[in-house]
Amino acid sequence: MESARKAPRGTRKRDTPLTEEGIYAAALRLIDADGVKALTMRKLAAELDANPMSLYHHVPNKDALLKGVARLAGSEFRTAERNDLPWQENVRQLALDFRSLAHRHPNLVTHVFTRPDFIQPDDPFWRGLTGALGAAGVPEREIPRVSAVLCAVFSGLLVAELNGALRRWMSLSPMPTGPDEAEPPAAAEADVDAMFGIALDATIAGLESQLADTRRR
Amino acid sequence: MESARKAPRGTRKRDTPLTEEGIYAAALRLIDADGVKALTMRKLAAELDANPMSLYHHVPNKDALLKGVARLAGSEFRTAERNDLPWQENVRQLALDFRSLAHRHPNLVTHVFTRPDFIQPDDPFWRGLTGALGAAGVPEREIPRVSAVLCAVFSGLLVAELNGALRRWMSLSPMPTGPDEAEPPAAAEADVDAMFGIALDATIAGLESQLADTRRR
DNA sequence: ACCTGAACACCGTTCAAGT
DNA sequence: ACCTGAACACCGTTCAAGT
Repeated sequence: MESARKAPRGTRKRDTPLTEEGIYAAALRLIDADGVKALTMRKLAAELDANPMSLYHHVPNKDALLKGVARLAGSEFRTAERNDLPWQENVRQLALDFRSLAHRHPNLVTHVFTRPDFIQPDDPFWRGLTGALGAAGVPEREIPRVSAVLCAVFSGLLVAELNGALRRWMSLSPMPTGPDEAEPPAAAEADVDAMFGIALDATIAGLESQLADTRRR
Repeated sequence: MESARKAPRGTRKRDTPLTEEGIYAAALRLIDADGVKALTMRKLAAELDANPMSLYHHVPNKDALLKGVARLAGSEFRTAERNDLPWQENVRQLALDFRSLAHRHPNLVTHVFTRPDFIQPDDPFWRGLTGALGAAGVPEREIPRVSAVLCAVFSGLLVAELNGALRRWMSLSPMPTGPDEAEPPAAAEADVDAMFGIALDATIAGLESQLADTRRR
């Protein structure tokens, strides 16, 4: 009854020295598997065949550990800016690339979104977004504001998708149902994909209309 | 160096019996003051002049406690649906009323947004939102989808505001700055208010344009 | 029915001691 | 420089015992 879980390596000691990056990578694996709440310094050390206290020679504390893991996962973000496409396509592609990263690390991303420092000015996502808005003709001094709102909107959509709220809300009845009405069908994955696409379209449309208003004035 | 904090009542015992609602209310006070992470069963018991174990006779565990606190705070939500106003005004007012609740309990709301169950079908917010969309002419079967997207968008904006990300992003330079450029000024509270309003306008505008598209087809 | 003390199985982190 | 064992000050929760 008490074996077989991550058993293959038994209790041997490490043969390679601990490194900061190796610690972050192992922590990311554990978070992907079991969530941020289940990550403890002690379990992480066990995953690395190390003494729990050894970690503190490479990482000052657990909060810094989580920050490092977030940076590591963030470095996976890849996107291709294409000058031959309209800015709308570039914004759309950024959001979709962000979403695919979020799908690879849902537990981490949900946690990271609640932290104030999860997007940095040198992130490719931020650079891509501000670049696309510049191409769209948003006045230079308005770009940070508009980018900020878009970041907030995308992250809200992603969090709601990742934690299942979006799926649940989709399945709610429009009005409080009497007991005799049929349950609405549960939303399928394809529905969530479609809804994300629709929300993205609407966001870009809203942006276009704001832009048109500004130009007209 | 170690006194005076919540000292007035000393270590006397309770004179009124513990109740589930009283426990939630005390937990909400502690969360408002110090955040969700700092709330422990033991500190909560101390706040109530009770033995830590007594709490378990009214609340099954800490997760249920947080759920109860979320329900209590949610019950503070108030809004006035007005049939004499256009649906856009009703949606705007719902979002602003939601925001004012979030401002009263920022620590709790930030935490609750990451949970999948934070909006229930009988919440006045959900009923108001679906009602307004019905008045807007959104087809009955599309209402849950559209409401879900709006919930996700509003919550994203609120989380980004509450944890300070919105303010930070606003202050970022549009392009990576050289070392000689001046720091952009930090965003003030009025800026955040204004940006929330703009984002809300843009969201409603996006909704209107989606609606117009649907009608035209 | 409601409360309580002791205890269990955990946490993050400090620190002195080892190599 | 890097690692380690023991220890400290906490956690959430169980359980048997009290009233």
